[in-house]
Amino acid sequence: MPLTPDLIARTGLRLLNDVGLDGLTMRMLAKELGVQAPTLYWHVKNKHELLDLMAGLITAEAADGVEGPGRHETWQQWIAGLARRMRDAMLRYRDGARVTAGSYSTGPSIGRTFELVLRTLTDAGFPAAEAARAFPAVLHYVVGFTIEQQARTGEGYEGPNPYAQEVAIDGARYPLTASVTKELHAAGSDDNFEYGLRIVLAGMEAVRQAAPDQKISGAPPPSGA
Amino acid sequence: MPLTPDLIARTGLRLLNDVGLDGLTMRMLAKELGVQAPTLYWHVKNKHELLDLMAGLITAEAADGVEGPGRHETWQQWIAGLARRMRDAMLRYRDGARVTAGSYSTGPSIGRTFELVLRTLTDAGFPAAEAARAFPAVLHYVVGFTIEQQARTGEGYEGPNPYAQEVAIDGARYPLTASVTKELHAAGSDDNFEYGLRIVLAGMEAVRQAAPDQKISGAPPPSGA
DNA sequence: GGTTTTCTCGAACGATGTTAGGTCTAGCTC
DNA sequence: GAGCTAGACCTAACATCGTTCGAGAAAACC
Repeated sequence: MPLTPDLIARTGLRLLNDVGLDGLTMRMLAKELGVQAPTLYWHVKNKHELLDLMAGLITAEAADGVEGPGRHETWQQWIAGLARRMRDAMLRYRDGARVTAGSYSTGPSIGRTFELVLRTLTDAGFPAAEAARAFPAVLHYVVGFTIEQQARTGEGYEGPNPYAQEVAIDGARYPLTASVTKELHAAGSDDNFEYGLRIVLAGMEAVRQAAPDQKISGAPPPSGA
Repeated sequence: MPLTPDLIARTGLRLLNDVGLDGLTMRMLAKELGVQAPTLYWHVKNKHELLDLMAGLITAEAADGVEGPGRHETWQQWIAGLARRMRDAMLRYRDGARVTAGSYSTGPSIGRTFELVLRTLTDAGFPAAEAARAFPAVLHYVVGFTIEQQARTGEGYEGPNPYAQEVAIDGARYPLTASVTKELHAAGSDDNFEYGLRIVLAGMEAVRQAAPDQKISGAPPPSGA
């Protein structure tokens, strides 16, 4: 079986579930491929580039085979499905969100899916320019949520994960916080993800109907950069 | 000046702007403090714990001195201000978002601010349980956005940042994508941040007014986990 | 003054990403 | 078929990293 950047990245993803991002080394990746470490540098420039390839694979897993909304599917339902696919793809690998976040990923299925998103949203009445800014916001929410989820449930800490510790909340000083410990404890759950997703999608709908340049105002930042 | 975990973390943050997260080593941090590397381990258990401390400082910078909404301030304006504070705090340091994301941070000002958030939102009519799930969604958006922004503008890549390259978009196959290159190029801008923020806040308002258990439906995930 | 605790250091260990230079092999040219 | 070339892989090694160990200085306490 010939060695290719794709195979290397794919093997890296598989190892991720055993050792995590911080435990993934070039040497172990090479050994898994039955090869010596320096050989990898013939196919891949950097470890950084390798991580980008892995991120591209995760994103591609989410984008692969996506088709336009079905006949009785609203754009909200369709975008929500896409967001879930993205989260599921990242959750499939330990530290998958950290790998994906802020890494450069291209690929045919990704470009195709993005075009599909724009088409769906413009069909739903969004100006293309707004769709191009709203959809990334959905992804940013998904990535942010999943990073924290994996940090909570992950084994990044030796011994007890501080997230999991029952932080004793001073009910006298922080009565409201104490009253929602149940919700805080379920922070990474599917239910919470769905709730936030509902917020973002409802927000897209609301902003679309608003006047073009209606701002939050109050304290708009200095409009530099 | 005595060495403390706080001072160490603060120095680490300062160095971040010069060398970035991947370039920050215990030895250079020690040298900056006029001390040898092993000394740090008397004050700090791990590099991981050090990064948590640094993340806590960033979050605290955002939370410090926050007060409740002013007399003529809507909850949207107030939460938006909080979100901007968080983004600004992360932007103040190179890779600040990556440091902050998914790290465990506690502290008096953070707990106090969170209680303030809950109070403000419940005063605005949100059930406490909903406020406790909606506000994290705002933060997840902010973190996700800022991670990508810093990855784009950062110097994580040697040579040309692939993000910055003008990706030639096949206008024939992807006409809509080609039509929004301007928006895509401005991906990390303040304007785009504000736009997404407006979406999330409008979504909170919309979901609050919706029936308690109205779901997006269409394809609700299996309700495990 | 002696003892204990707090803090710092030198030396070193194992492991990591990466580079330099050599070797082997498949395929092409003449 | 001989000789050359380019691709793919190897051994060896470098610089540096996070971290540990055990020895000390300094300060605090009784």
